[in-house]
This record gives sequence, C-alpha cells and structure tokens, in this order.
Amino acid sequence: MNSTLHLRIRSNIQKQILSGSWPPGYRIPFEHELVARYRCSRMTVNKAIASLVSAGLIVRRRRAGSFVAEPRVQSAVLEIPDIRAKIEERGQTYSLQLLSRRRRKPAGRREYERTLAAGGDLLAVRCLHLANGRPYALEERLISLVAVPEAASIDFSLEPPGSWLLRHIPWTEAEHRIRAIDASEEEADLLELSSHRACLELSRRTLRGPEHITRVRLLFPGSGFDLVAHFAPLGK
Amino acid sequence: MNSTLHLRIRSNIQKQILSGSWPPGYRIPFEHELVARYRCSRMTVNKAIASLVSAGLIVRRRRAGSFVAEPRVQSAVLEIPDIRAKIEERGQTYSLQLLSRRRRKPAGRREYERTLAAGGDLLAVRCLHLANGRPYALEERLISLVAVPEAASIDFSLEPPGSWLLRHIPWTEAEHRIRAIDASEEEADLLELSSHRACLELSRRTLRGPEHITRVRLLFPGSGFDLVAHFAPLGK
DNA sequence: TAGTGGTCTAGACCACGGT
DNA sequence: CCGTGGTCTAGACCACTAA
Repeated sequence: MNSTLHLRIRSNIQKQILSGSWPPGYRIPFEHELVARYRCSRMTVNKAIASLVSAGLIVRRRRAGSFVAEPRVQSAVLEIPDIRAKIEERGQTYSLQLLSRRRRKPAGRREYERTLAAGGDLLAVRCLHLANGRPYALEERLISLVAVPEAASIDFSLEPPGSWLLRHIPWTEAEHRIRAIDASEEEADLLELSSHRACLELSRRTLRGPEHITRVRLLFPGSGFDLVAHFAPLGK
Repeated sequence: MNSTLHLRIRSNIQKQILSGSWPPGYRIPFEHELVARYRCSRMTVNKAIASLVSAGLIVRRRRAGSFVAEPRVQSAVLEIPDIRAKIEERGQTYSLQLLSRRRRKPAGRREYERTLAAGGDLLAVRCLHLANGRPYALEERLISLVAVPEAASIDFSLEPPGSWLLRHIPWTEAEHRIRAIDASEEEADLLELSSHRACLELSRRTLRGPEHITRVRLLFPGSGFDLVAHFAPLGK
C-alpha cells in the first residue's frame, strides 16, 4: 500500500477498474462521497482522480459524474533508444563509420527537403553504427543549417549526429514512422546482410515549434533489433 | 493563451524550456517566487509545475529547487490500431478469414505457453485480416481459457479475436515487441507476397495483474503498413 | 435549475536533503 | 540547520450541463 493518501485513493480506484469490478461506463463515486469515505478534503480526492484522468482511465462530465473510460485503441510508450547508449549498455563496443557528409541545397523536387532547409542549406550525413565492429544500423540524416548552423563545423566521425543534436537542441517534438522494408543491394552490402534482407526502418522528423530541425532514416537489420514498448494504464 | 491560471503558468514555463532559454539543468524560479510573480496561491503554482514534472520536462529536488530535466531517451506514444477499425476508417471493406481454431494443451517445451495456460487449456486461433478482399495481416493468437473461459464458445469468424477481447477484458496491461522479419513460404503465400518478403511483426503479451490473458503475433506486409508515433513533451 | 466538477485561496505541518 | 517541495485542509465561487 502506498504512503500518501491521494496515492492510496488513486490505487484503490484503479484496482476496481483494472480488476473489472468497475467496467467501462461505470459511474465511480462522486467526489463528495469519496471525501466522506476517506474523511479527507475534496482537493485530495480531486488529485487522485485527476491523475487517473490523465492516465486515460477515467472521463469526467460535469453534473453527471466521473466514469470509467471506454478502452481506446491500444497505446503504448515506445522508447526510442540512443543507439550508442544502447550498444554500450549491452557491454559491446560502439563505433561509428562516417560514410559521407556534405553540404548541399535541397533537391528541388522534394517538398520536405525545401521545408526542412527553410531557404538555406542542408547538411546530409550518412553513417554506419557498429557494435563490436559489426554493422548495427545505417543512418541517413538531413540537418537544417538554418536551424542548427553550428552543425556545419562538426564532422560527426566521433560523436553520432543523433547524440550531438540531442545535446545541442534538446526538448524538441518528433514524429516517427516505423516500417518493414527490404534493404536495397547497396544497403544490404553495407549492413552485411546475406539472404535475409528484411529491415526495420525508423523515420523521424524533428521540430522545435514551427522550425524544422532534422530528418533521419535509420535502417536496422531485422534479425538484430527489437523495439519494445510497454503499455500500462499507470501514468504517473 | 490559455484560460485558467495554472495552465497559463504552465505554458509560460514550458515556453522557456522548449525555446531553449532555460536549458537542461537550469533552476526554474522557486514556488514562492512564482507565487509572488503571478500573485496566486502556492497550490496553483504547484499544479502547474506538477504537470510539467509528469510530462518529464522538470525534475524537483527538495531544498534545492526545480530544474529543467536532462532530455532522456526519445520516447513516443505509439498507437496500436484496432485492425478492423483502421481498415474501415480508410473507407475499405474489412473481412476476416478464420484459418484455424482449436482448443489444446500447452506445448510442454514452450515455457510461455505453460505460463499462459495456467494449468488449463489454450485456445489457438489463426486468422487473416483482409482489406477490400486483399490480405492485410496474419494473426496468430493464443488465449488462456482459464482467464477467459467464455472464449471457448466464440467462433471468431465474424468478430476478430482482438476486438472481442477488448470488449470483454478491457483495461489490461500489455508488452509489445516490434521486429522486421522475412515471411516464411507459407506466410508469404497467405499474405500473397511475391518478391518482397519483409514484414513487420508485432508481438503482444497481455496481462491483467498477475493473470496472463493472451498472446498474439501479427504479421503485416511491409509495403502496406505503417506505425506512426508522435512525441511531444506536452503531456496533459 | 440544481448539482457536478473546475478552479483557486490562505493557510498548515512535515520530510527531506543541501549548506 | 533551515528552506525547499510534498501533502493536506476547509473553505469559496463559478461554469457547465444533465435532468
């Protein structure tokens, strides 16, 4: 059992919901009823319920009451690892191979390149992440030199661009897309794939407010890479 | 600008962080300073900051103050769609083909099957989800008949097992794994894949507290399927 | 229109952990 | 030790909305 009162109230209510005793649509006790039951102030009850609302377990309607939410589409929190950190935490040696790095104008026919460039140049970086000397992931990245001019003078052969950017432009927003694709001839060659060509492709667009920062495509050999996501209606 | 005071305070602080004015490690004003600045009570300031803490933007340390958090590993909220709903919302016709359905004992050598079965039988279901009559995903599912005895009398040729389970056993916890794999001969045949065999494999273990409910493996042809996840340090 | 949740106040005591 | 955040109280007014 938890220490503080609002956490105890919260976990009692949550238990009813997760066990199925209070099914979706069930009206949980009113705040004033919980105040009476736990002999506490309304703010305390409110804090407990608010946390269940933000976890998506409860919906509240004025004048009507608070109800167990209808379960939505399954959603899960996906941790997208920093590649170097992930490799090192498994006790392997991380190394980085810079394949190419050039400054260029956006390709005219690519809408997203012009958006990203925002009237300036792009830095195009291609590199290979290795674990114990074996290919782990292929990275193709575009960086807006309007948004991140300092990047022009970094050579990215020591620190991977992702880690460098995270240190210099933290707290951005991002949109991810995950697909399975067959590696091309050249990609299979770089990743040292033989028969099995299936790869997990992770694409990410990174923004800071309206400003586009970077766009990256990571290619992981299917055999060596898992994304694990956990869903628990626990929140915090 | 937002309506209520605690939301205004919150978004003012958030703006400082996301714009980079207050970098990671920066000590934000003490509660009593914000109380003075906004001429409000401490509870109101506390509510604003608490919400930024739960969004992961701020860490608090007693006696020391509240600090802009060091950006963690990128994390994103992944929406795992209900297959039927997803197909129908794109205006396509959903249909379901039940390939096999049998009740059986757990395979002795498979640890997880014995755990899932919990001393009873399993229901093994294999089915194909179709969009406009074309294969969209292959589903292989095990259901614990100890946890969900009603499932024994459902034939799952009309309603997909996932949708049925969500209606009957809502609010569970789940663990997901996402990989890219090459489809086997048989799987490629069922999914009508020709040359490109890369598939996205989504595995999910579903629990209710200590009780194991179901285990499912979904195979999506790489060409036709995206998972999209959005990360924004906004929370709620 | 009556009762719910949403918000806010002006206090209070306490635990913890930097100084 | 002492100031911070963590928690809690016993009120209050208001907006919304279901009945």
